[in-house]
Amino acid sequence: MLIDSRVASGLRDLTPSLAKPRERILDRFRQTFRGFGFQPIETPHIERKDVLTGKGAGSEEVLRQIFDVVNTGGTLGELALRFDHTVPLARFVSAHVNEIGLPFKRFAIGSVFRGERPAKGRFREFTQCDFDIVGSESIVADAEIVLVIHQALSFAEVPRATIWLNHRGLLEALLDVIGAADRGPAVLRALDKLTKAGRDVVLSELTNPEKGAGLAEIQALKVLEFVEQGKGGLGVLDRAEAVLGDRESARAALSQLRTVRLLLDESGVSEDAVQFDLGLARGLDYYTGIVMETTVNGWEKFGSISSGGRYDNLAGLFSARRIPGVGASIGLDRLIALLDEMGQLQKAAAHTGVLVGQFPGVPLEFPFRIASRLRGRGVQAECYPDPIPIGKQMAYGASRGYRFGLILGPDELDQGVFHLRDLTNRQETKGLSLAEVDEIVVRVLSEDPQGDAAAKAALKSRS
RNA sequence: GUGGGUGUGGCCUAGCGGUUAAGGCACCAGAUUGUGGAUCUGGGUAUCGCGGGUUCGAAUCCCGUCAUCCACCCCA
Repeated sequence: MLIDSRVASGLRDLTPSLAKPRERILDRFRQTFRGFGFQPIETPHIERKDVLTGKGAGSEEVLRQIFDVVNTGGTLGELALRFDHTVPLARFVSAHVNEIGLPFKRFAIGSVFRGERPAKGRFREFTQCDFDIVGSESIVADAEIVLVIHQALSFAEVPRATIWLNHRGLLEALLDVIGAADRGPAVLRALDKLTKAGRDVVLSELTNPEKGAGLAEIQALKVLEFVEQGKGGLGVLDRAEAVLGDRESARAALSQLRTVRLLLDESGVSEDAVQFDLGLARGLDYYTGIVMETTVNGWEKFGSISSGGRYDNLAGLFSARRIPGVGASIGLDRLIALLDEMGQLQKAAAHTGVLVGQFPGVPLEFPFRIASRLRGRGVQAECYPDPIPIGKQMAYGASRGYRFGLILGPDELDQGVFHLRDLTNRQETKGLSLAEVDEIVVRVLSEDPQGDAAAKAALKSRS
């Protein structure tokens, strides 16, 4: 009986068509993080379960979705797969404050695991790219986190994303104004549906006393009115101020949001790339200041590809010392799924390197040596392993994204004269010495590292 | 975790109770041991998701299960 080769629900294999662009995006994220002075850290994929589910860290939802890890003979409930990077960060900071020093900026990229029902862009194992600034309460840190999201996505060529900002202080003040301070979570949950479900659903949920927030209709309408006019640029903050201006928490929140906008202006971030959304509710359970979420314009239904915010007391579970922080996470797999859906993933196809083909009868060390020589000059090079018909070897090279084909046969071996074929346009330069091959390959690949120009030209000449 | 839809080769689909499961794309081989995406020729690569049941007979009907999609829940 053969064993089923499929992976379990919500997990997947990535073939090169997804894994290659994924690597490329990941490289660009890393470069961005390093450019802002974030340092890499690693924590285990498996943590003690009490670390992950301790009070505060472990909402009901976390408990429902967490994966237990049990080795044979081990104790059930002792270990679990990490659910996000934030709780491990809290533990990490508590354990190592004295060696890392504060403020501490770190990034962490890796799989997290959630026992959710999978859907489009939702998996049970997925990669989160987290970056956090720990140990600073400065608004500069908040602004920098927003800027990093923006820069990382731009650098990775994600089209037309909008980062939405809100502040916990504003919603607190609003609830206070309408006299429903204790209904916070239910109100937030209802508001969150505004984009998806529409006004009527939200209104009924706000007023429903059993399943919803149980507000009076007049309260509910006020909440709706506040949120509905609250999406856009700085004008949103002015309108919020008119309603909530006399509350201290609102004043502080508005001032912080305005400062963030100012700092982003200084960094050349356009007005529409970062906007305010007074209805942004997600994550408010554990965030204490600014909160943020990112969607790609026109693909809002796909969900957020990045979210984050400020938390006052990150390490509170593990240490008496109060350590504030602000950070965000980019959901790499959802981003890839979204780009794939948008048809934006093909761009990543690179034409680089040399495929070394061989004829039967040449000693096997000949192509092996030539490929090594090219690699020694920093060029990706691969020998085709078998002396099959040379056309097949060239087809292999072309379909694998090689820029050049170099054929090694008896003539080359005897006379030291080579033909270099450009696989993107089928042009062949004949009669080259080995030194000339090196020179051309290195020059062309450095002039056009992704092979975009060559590939485009090849496409044009064919059509 | 709740409700519903769908599972046929690598991908998309036809077949919807009756001989050896059909087609397109892709793939492989040959025409073509010195040159690839074109052309021609040949090839089916399938436990019809899996298990059980009904039936003389099941890809087709029923049940279970797994996977997947949609809505809810929640989130990246």
